[in-house]
Amino acid sequence: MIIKDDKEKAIVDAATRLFLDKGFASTSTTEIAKEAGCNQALVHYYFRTKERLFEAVFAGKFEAFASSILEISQEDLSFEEKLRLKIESHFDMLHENPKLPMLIAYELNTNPKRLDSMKEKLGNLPAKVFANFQEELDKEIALGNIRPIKIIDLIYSMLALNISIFIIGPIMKSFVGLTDDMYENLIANRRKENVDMLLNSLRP
Amino acid sequence: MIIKDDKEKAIVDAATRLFLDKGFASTSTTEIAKEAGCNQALVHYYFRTKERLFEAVFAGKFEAFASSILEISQEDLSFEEKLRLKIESHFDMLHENPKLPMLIAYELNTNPKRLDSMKEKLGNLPAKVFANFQEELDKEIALGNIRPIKIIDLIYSMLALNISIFIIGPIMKSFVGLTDDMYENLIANRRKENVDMLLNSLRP
DNA sequence: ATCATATTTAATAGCTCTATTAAATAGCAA
DNA sequence: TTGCTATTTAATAGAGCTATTAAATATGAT
Repeated sequence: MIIKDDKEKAIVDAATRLFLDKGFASTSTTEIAKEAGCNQALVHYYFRTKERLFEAVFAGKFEAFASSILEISQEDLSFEEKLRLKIESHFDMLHENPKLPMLIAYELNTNPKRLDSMKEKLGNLPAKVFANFQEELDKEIALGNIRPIKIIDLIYSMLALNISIFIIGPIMKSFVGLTDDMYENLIANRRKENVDMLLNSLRP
Repeated sequence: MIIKDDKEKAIVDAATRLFLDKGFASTSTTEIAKEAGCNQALVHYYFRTKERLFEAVFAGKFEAFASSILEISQEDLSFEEKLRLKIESHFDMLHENPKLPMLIAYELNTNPKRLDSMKEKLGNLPAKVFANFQEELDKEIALGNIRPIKIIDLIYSMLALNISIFIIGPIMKSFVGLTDDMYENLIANRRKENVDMLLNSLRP
C-alpha cells in the first residue's frame, strides 16, 4: 500500500474542516470521528482532549496567518511596490482560507485563555516587526513620499479591509442575492480596491 | 415596590450579556438563569427553548444594527456631509455595542439557518435602500464630484473599516500590550481615519 | 377571604458529550 | 510463528445540558 492510511492526519483534517465550518464549541469529537472515518475513542487516543486537538489545528493555522502579516519581504523594490505585494499576498492567503479569519477572530475574542496563549506564543515578535516596519515607514515619511502615519494604523487598515470581505462577504452574498460568479467578481474587485485605498491613504 | 421585579427582562439582559461574551453555543440556560437570579426552568417558562431566547435577543440587536446602515438620512446637507455623518453614526453605534459585530458575524457565518431567517426578515429592504442610495450616488458621479463607484463597494468599505476595529482591536490590544487609554485613543483615531479613507476613496 | 391566574421552583427524564478502560486487531521484528 | 508494540474499537462512567412536569407560591380581582 503506497498511501499510508494515516488516521491521525485524517482526524486533524476532519477537525480542521469542522472547526472552520461550525466553530469549536459546536463541533463534537463524535462528529470529528465520523468525518474522519474512525471510532470516537481514537480521537482521544491521539489527542487526549478536544481542547488539545483544537490547539493542534489552531496553532498551525494561526502561525500561517500571523506570518503572512509579520514576515519581512526581502525583495529590492520600491516601498510602494513592496507594500502592494504585501497587501496582495495577504489577501491571497485569506482567499485560500476564507473561513480562517472568522475562526481566529471568534476564538480569540470569546476565549481569553486562547488570547493569552497566542500572545505568549508570539512573544515580542509583533513589537519587533512593527518597530522594523515603522523605521522603514519613517524613512519614506522623511522623504516626503508619504504622510506621517503609525505602523499600527497602517496594519490595522490592511487587516480591516482584507479580512472583512471574508466575514461580511458571505452575509452580503445571501442578503443581496449574488450568484457565485458575481461573488467571485466582488472579491476580485476588492483585492484591487483594497490596494488602491491603502496606497491612497498614504498620500501626503 | 416601585421597581417591578421583572424576571423576564432580567433573563433577556443576562442572556444578551452572556451571548455577547461567549457566544450562543457556549452559553447554557443554567448559566443564564444564575446570572438572571432565577431558577433555570423559568428561562424555559418564558422562552420555551434556548433557540427562541436567542432569537428574541438577536432579532432586536440585529435590527438596530441593520437600521443604522439602512436608514436614509433626511437632513438637507451636502452629499459629503451626509456621508460623513452616516459613517460617524454607524461607528458610534458600534462603539456602544462593541461585541455585537462579532456575535452577528459569527452566528450568520456558522449557522445557515440564521442567515436564511435574517434574509427572510429583511426581505427586499436592502435592495431597495441600495437602489435609492445608488441613485443619489449617481447624481454626484454625473456632476463629477466623485468617481464612479457601486454602492455595494462603498457600503462594504464602510462596514469593513468600522466593524473591524471592534473585532481586531481587542486582539491587537492584547498582543501589542496597549493600556485602556491607548486603546480608547486608537479607537478615537480610527473614527477619524475611517471617514478620511472613505471620502478619499471617492475622489475622482 | 376566596378563587383564578401568573410566576417560580424542585425534581427529573432523556440526551449528548468528553474521556477512560479494557479488549480486539494489525503490523512488524526476531 | 511468536511475541511485542501500535492502532483501533466497544462499552461505559460521569457530567452537563435542554426541556418538561407537577407542585408551591405570589398576585390580583371579586
